[in-house]
Amino acid sequence: MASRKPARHVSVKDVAARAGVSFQTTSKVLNGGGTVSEVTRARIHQVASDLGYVPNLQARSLVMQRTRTVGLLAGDFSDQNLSRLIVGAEREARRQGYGVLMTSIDLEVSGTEYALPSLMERRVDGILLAAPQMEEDRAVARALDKTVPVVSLHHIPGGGVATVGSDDELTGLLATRHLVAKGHRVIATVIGPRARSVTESRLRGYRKALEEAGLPFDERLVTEANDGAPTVDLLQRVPGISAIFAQNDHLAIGVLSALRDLGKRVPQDCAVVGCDDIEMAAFTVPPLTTIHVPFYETGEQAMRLLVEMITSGSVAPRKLLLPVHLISRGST
Amino acid sequence: MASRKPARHVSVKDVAARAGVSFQTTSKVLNGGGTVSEVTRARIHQVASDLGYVPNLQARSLVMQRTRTVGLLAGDFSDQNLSRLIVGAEREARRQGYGVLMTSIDLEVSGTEYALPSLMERRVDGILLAAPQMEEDRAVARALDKTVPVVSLHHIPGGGVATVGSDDELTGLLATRHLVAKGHRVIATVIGPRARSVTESRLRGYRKALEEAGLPFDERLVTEANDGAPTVDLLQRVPGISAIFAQNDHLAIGVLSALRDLGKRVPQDCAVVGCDDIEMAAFTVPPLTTIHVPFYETGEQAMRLLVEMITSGSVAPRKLLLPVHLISRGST
DNA sequence: AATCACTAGGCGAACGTTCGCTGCCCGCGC
DNA sequence: GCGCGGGCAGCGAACGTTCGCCTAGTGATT
Repeated sequence: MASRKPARHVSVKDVAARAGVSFQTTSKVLNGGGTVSEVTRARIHQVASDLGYVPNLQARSLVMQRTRTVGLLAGDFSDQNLSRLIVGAEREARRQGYGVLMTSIDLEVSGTEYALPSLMERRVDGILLAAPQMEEDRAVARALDKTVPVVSLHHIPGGGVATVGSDDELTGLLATRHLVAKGHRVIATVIGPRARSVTESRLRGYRKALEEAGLPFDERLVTEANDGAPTVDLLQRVPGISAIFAQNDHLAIGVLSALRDLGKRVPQDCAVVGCDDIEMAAFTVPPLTTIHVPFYETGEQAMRLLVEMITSGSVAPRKLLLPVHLISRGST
Repeated sequence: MASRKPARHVSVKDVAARAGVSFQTTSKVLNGGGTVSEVTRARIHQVASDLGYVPNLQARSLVMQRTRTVGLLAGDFSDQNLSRLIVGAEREARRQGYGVLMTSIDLEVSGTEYALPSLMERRVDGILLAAPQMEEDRAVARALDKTVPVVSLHHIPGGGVATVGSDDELTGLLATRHLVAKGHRVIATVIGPRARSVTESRLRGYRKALEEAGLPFDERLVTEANDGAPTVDLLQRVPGISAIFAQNDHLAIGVLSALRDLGKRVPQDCAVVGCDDIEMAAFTVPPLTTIHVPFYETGEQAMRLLVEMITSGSVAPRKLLLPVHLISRGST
């Protein structure tokens, strides 16, 4: 039924006309600047609120040459870890008065070749990259022409981009040290895709912890997996394994279920530690010991850095690593 | 080190100057319209791509009076169900060439009084509301002055807003019917907050299914819960319960763990069915029978409706309900 | 009484577009 | 040889701002 064009927005000119001043004066008042008498100032404010004036940021951006808007280029928004990063980043942006334009790069509909221009067209002041799957994609690195500051939450080939993340090597180190401290001598690890830099870093931490403890590193104890399936192989291939370090909580859950299938008790027969501290980790049976990764804070820091780069005009690629810590639960 | 102001963007005027034509002609060419000779057309395109011209959508929006951008006003982006809705919506927006400006309303930093103006200032063409916690907040309904089309993914008091969702009554109906079909006669239900309309609807479906089967509705079989804790009470209070319908999968997981604590086997001693089909549902022990809710599709549909409202200029509040279906797994 | 220093507010330009008109030149038909 | 129409391109205005500069008053100082 009701089908009317929405009413046009009220502009400073409308306010000015009603208040009996020039629109430039109105602008001054509404931005707090200029020398305007108290009474006109009050009158203008009154009229503005009566008319429901909402400034047009587009027009403002045009003359100011900045939009106070950042682009968020992300992989899958529904990924648990990613979405926590994003929530943190968005919150910080909001605190700083920035808007966030979101685009995901899902290959099904459109890749970077669409996403990036769509942000540039809207003249974002900076870009936050949260696309783990793009780590190895040199095209992304190239596509980011350096017209705006960029901060990435994941490793970017070439290294010309500022990065904020958590200390993955420390993650591997803490997890493994914890198992060592519990007296385990044969500690296997289930890793994610080798190509991901997070995998390499956590693995480095794992080796370092073994070294510290004077334990030998055995390549056979390392299994790449997408789910928990290869765990069974692992346990049958190498005897004496009494603990497993899963490089993320999803893998850890797979490991737990594999162990249950094999009739092994956790932690008595085999201890398990995960990484990331996903929501569910506290609710597995037994509850999962894991390394807490500060996703919210990472997102916040990244956005803070981005805004800082924007306002300072600096494009120096900085790296920032946030610390992680262990959360001990029933699985170890 | 490197601290330089990023180079200014190239404009149609720059392209025009280089191509030796007026900027208006350039504009014509780049938008495909007008009568321009093949050779100048080609030259302009050439120059534009040489210079790396990227149109300025802000300036365009100013004259066109629409931004091709929609606002997404959401609760918690990291909520699993919500984030799936959002992914679907964003994808559809992208398909249609719309940008998405995201704001969450977390009370800690800023509520609606901030979020909404921030979208309006940026002159979004429409707003997608995905804030379940705002269901009862009449302030939201009021705040949405009808200057732009709005579609909500949740119930909005007052009913003046177009809504897209899934069929919650059907959800309750299918879940309960399934349990009835399995031969259960005493079926309890664990519900979420009474104030939420989804709760009411699913409960209505539950009652309807009981009625169909000629089973009595017993208020004692209904428990409100935030986690699984009250399940224990429930089972002890009412004897003979052989099945539990949990109104969402998180509750269902709580129920499973409560049953395990009581030493009851699922599904032999007590069957459980959930709702929503969260990712984890397939990985519980036993895997959870649940009602699959099409979150992605709902998000897509909502965005499609929103864009349609924008382009047609219509603000008629429509309601759209998407069907759900049961996924049978080990817990029943 | 003429100058001064302010204060209050106006004016023009610019930001990067789109759009509707106008004007030029050329070729064609009579 | 003249008028006319069509193809091609330019021009001015408008969108809603901000910003720097200018001007008209006012009261006080020489």
